[in-house]
Amino acid sequence: MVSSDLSVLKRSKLFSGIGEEEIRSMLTCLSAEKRKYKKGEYVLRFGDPVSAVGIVISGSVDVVKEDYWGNRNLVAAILPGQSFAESYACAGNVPLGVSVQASQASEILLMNLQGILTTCSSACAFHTRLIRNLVSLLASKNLMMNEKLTFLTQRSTREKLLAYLSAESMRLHASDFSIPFNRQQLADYLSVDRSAMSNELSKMQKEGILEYHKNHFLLRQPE
Amino acid sequence: MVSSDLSVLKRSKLFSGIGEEEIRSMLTCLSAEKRKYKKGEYVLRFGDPVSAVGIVISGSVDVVKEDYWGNRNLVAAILPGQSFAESYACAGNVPLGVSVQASQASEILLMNLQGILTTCSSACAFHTRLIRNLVSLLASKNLMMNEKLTFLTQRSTREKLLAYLSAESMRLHASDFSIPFNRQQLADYLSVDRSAMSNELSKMQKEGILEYHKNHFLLRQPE
DNA sequence: ACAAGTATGTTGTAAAAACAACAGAATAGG
DNA sequence: CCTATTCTGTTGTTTTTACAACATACTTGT
Repeated sequence: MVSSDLSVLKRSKLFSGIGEEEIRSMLTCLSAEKRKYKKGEYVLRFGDPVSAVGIVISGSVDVVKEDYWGNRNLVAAILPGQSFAESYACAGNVPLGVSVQASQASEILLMNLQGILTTCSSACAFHTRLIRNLVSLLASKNLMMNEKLTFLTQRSTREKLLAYLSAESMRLHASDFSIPFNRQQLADYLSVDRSAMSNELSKMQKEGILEYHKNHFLLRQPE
Repeated sequence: MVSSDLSVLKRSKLFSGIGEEEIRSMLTCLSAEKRKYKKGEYVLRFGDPVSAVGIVISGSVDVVKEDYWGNRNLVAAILPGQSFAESYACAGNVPLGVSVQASQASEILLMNLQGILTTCSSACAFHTRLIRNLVSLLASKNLMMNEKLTFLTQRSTREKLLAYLSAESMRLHASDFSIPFNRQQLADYLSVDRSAMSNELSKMQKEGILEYHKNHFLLRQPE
């Protein structure tokens, strides 16, 4: 484990707030193993029992979902410092529902979380910090997905848009606000067609429900 | 804290595998507080900073989402032994995006998780079990939501159905399998119209993509 | 300032979904 | 066994969306 590897880990969410020396000593408790993968090689395969979380040290991996008929679908691209399979590693005994494949030559650190979750070893003072980071990571993902679900369960494009804009407005405590998406990104996020969405935005503006200019929006109060 | 309260806790996911006596002693570390709420009373309000997780001891509470225009939407109904606001409590410093309201006279146990996440106190040998339960709970929710998202991001009813059925088939390692939903429940889960969904199922059966009888399905291999 | 590229809005058409209404099948309760 | 109720499938109509194609506005690099 070279020093540049540690600096990648230090910047990851999982090891956030932990010094390089502490990380180095914790890697033993985590049974950390660094492995190299060639482009296209599988890091984890669908159906595998997963007990380890992975962190990309260099290169990148794709999380891929394959359906019954063999159609492949890219779920996520994981870059250096980011982790994958945490939910499976933490849920315990849930076979992997996706595959993880190196999209280029990559170095991956696989770490066994059971070690830190099952023993309360005081050998590593930073165990608790790692646990907090892990819990925080899982909880944040949870909240993000939960929010997205509330948008996607809306039936129409209009309802999806209003649910999203309403949530942003309330989160920012303002009736006018900017969003971090352009039209195509917003359409992708809400899983609707871009032009249909643009069209719906126009209609709502004409109806006086909202106003917008580029990525700045204003929600109007009903009379 | 009476004995029947402890038996509710013992059956909860959070305290699973922990004996009543241990739970009793852990409640102190968790700064647990039992509170009573009348029907309609708020347990937590939108925007509150949340540091405690709640468990329903008796009665029930509704998790409610209110939008910019004041439309109320029931997100979940929480029954005795079930917890709420875990994700907010664990994510740290994320203001509550929902409100929690007693749907009848209820007793709620509010517990501060920071106590067990920040200190590695060996005073309670079952701390680690509680942490594992918490992590497992968050991770499982994560996987469930993630799966649901993969269905809901499909554009058409047909694609949603196929994504769902394909996932069930692969999970069960079988091309024919039963699903735990009736038609209305499946439609609700996939967020589509029931009759349109029934119609789509008929069409796919006619096209030879699949066969079904009640809640038993068979996915056909392409030639 | 210009050109090339990108982003956004608009329109018409075809496809799909929602909705409503109903018929037949399955189920539960007496 | 019969009846009431729920569940499922079917059909026609209306509304909404996806899609394609294009016009306009905005960005970016030179």
